[in-house]
Amino acid sequence: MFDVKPDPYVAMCPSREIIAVIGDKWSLLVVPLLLKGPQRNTELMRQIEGISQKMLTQTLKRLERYNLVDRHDYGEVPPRVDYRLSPLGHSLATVISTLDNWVIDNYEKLSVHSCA
Amino acid sequence: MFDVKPDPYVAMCPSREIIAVIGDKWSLLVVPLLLKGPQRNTELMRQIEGISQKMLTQTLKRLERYNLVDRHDYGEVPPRVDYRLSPLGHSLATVISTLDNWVIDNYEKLSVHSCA
DNA sequence: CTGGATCCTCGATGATACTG
DNA sequence: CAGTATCATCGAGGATCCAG
Repeated sequence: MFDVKPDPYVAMCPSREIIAVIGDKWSLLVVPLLLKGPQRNTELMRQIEGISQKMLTQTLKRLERYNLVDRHDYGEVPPRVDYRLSPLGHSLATVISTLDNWVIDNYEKLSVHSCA
Repeated sequence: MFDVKPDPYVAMCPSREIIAVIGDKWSLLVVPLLLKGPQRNTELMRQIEGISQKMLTQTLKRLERYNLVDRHDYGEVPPRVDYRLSPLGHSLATVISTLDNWVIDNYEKLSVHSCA
């Protein structure tokens, strides 16, 4: 009824943790990828150069825990699982994409080094 | 002339580091605060509950290195220094605020715990 | 293929003390 | 007040091996 807005500037407020989860290095890369549609473990690994299996799994689990990603298990053998954005996650993905694109678009002004 | 877009999905691309810097837990809190105008060290410390002097300085320095924040030293004694967003930083701050606000607005859907 | 369980290390972060 | 330097720790994250 009377919503009290969370305040990440307060140390113990859980919203701070959520911001950390979303701002996470890997989350920032995984989430936008899922905008392309459901992706499998291997597909994600291949696209995100340098991520370890462990971190990918951990990131996906965390996102799932916050209702941002849905894990879909086909129950087949060999195992077939894919991950897709929840409606909430989709909403977030657009915001994150904006952030990622901001970096890409302003890259020149941010750094002098060029990128191959 | 012929800009080559950086790609954070490539491990060694510097844009990935930049995304990490921006997505950093503390950066995500510091940057939006500066939208209110120039802020001094102590003011920031007071507003961001739980941040240490060390991390605040480190965060500000990093942001400065990427041309997102300008450090203004009045050269007085006792020391008087404030930090303000560069034009580039201001542009980024709006994006980050969108992200922060997204979390605040969707908090209920993200977690069941309430925040005081 | 998915991803759980371990081991291990290295760096990030906090606390503290000190300086101009 | 602003900020550096030092020290100690603790956990994030990578590598590896194993299992369904």
